[in-house]
Amino acid sequence: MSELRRLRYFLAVAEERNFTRAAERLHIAQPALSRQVRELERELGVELLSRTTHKVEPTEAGRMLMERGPALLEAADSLWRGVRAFADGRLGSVSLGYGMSAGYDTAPQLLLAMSEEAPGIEVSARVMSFTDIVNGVAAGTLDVGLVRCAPPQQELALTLLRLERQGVIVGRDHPLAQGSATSVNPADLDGLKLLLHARDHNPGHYDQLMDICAQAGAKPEVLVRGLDFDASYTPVASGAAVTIVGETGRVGLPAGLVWLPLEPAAAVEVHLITRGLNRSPAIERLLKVAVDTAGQHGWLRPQG
Amino acid sequence: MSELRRLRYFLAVAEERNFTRAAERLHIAQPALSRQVRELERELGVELLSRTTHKVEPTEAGRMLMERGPALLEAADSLWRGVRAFADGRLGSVSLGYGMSAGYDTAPQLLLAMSEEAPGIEVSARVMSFTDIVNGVAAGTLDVGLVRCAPPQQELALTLLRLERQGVIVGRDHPLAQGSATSVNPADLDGLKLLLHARDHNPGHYDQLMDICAQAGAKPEVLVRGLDFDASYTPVASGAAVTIVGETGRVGLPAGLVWLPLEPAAAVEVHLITRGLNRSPAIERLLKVAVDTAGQHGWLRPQG
DNA sequence: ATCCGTCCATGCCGTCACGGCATGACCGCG
DNA sequence: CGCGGTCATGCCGTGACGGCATGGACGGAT
Repeated sequence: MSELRRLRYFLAVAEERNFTRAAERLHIAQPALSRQVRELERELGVELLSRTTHKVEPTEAGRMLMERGPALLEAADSLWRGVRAFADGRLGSVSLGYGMSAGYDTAPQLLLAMSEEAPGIEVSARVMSFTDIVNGVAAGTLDVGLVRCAPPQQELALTLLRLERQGVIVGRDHPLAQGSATSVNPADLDGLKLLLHARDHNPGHYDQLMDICAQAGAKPEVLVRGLDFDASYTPVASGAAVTIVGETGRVGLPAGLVWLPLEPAAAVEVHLITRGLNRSPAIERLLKVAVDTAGQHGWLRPQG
Repeated sequence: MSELRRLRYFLAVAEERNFTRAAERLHIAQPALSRQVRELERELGVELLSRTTHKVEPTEAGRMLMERGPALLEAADSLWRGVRAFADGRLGSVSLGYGMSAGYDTAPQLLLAMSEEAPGIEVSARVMSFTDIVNGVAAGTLDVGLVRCAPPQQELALTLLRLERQGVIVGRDHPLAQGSATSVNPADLDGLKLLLHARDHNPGHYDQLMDICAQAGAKPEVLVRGLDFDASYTPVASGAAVTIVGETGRVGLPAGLVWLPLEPAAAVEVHLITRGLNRSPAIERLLKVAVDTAGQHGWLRPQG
């Protein structure tokens, strides 16, 4: 039954052409080896080695085994190695969902880091809505989600990935951008038209932004913007409204718009969310790479 | 250590997606199967199956094993089958040596039968001198020899293959062929010039032919002929001598020569000689095919 | 909500394959 | 002819493996 071990034993003897030396190589006693080879011969019904007391020669069948045997052992080893590669997360696949607004910087950086640190892991990344991400991770159809203001759900495990400093996007001619203004006080948002995603989309995020204003005593007039980010710049560009985004939104801003950090600083937490149990090694590996990446980029320093 | 069995077990469970059914299929109890799969997982350090009480699903590593595992099992099986093919003599190689005079009929028939009955056995046949054949078989450098009048040597095993009726080749105008003669009495050879191979070449053969003459009271004058058969016909064709050959020598006789059987009949034994021990299955197989062939052709009937 | 059936895991035990040690048998060499 | 080297065999202890009985968890039906 334990055929591969016996095959290994036989190959050792056949190569050494000597039971005693082969036994030493295999770290077993010579009688044990002698019996195992005999047993293999009995099972196969063939004489594999023609032995005289002072010479051991493979028979024809033995020579065939010598030719094809090593390939079989190698195939077996390769299979075990492959499986083990899943175990330490060198191999695998992970599905990642992230919101559009996270796609500007965090998600690409994470994917880049993964391709460098864990090239064996296939990360299938898709832009999804916040609710689909949360539900997907909870249901197990999605491995990892990248979201702002993750909901405190029991079965979800959160990995803080980034503290994203928030700022205001205004037209270059907007009063808030007048002079040499390098920041915006949330109190100054009072009474302004503020573009935000619908609260249903991500209640935590909505509430946090409103809270920032409320803490400063500001009561902006909220306008709901669509999920498509860029298209919402129009009212901002015209000066009719302002919006609050993380600093990752400042890159690639259309001409005529400026991003001014809130002062005092306010940050939004970006998390990786996973299910708490049954995480595959590949998922664990992604989390590890993500934390490393966050450290390298200073994503966790509040001033970001 | 007994990895292949465990792989088989795992594959059964993974395919059935159910331990109980897989256990039945494998003819072992469910707890044993459960533990073996767990043990496999422990050895590999990976969870292969994600089990809930009512569902069994392969993990990513498990799926890899499901894809590549069967090929490994098949490779192993194929190897065992191949080796077993040597065991029953379906596969192998045999070296065969035969004398020139046996090449006219017996050896080709045997090779033909082998190619039909045991196509997996490669028979490398060579024309060799009698002594080389006998020495080669005894020394183990040759597997099988096909010879007339095999010497009774201890370590050689003889397989009677053919009783070859002997006859006389004479020129058409020779006195022995006068009238409507259809046979030759050995007594009539008295005083004639008789072409034979040198006694050293095959003493048994020489002695037997001389014995046939002596039994009949004839004392021919022996001329030594070379090993090359055809070239020796010249003195026969000229009527200066006669020679004794088996009936296989009658086919392809040059015009002007006739073969007349000895009467009373005399036969020479043609044997396959092999070493008595350490015969490979392929050799055994050849012996079996040879005996069958002899039976089919009636080679063992004295008048044959 | 509770009960029941299904299914996987665990505990316990008997058997046998495997390996070690001591020893025997055989052969070549000096 | 004895000696050393080599493979085979006898005997025994250990551990892997399989069976049986049982526990525990989940889903479905009533």
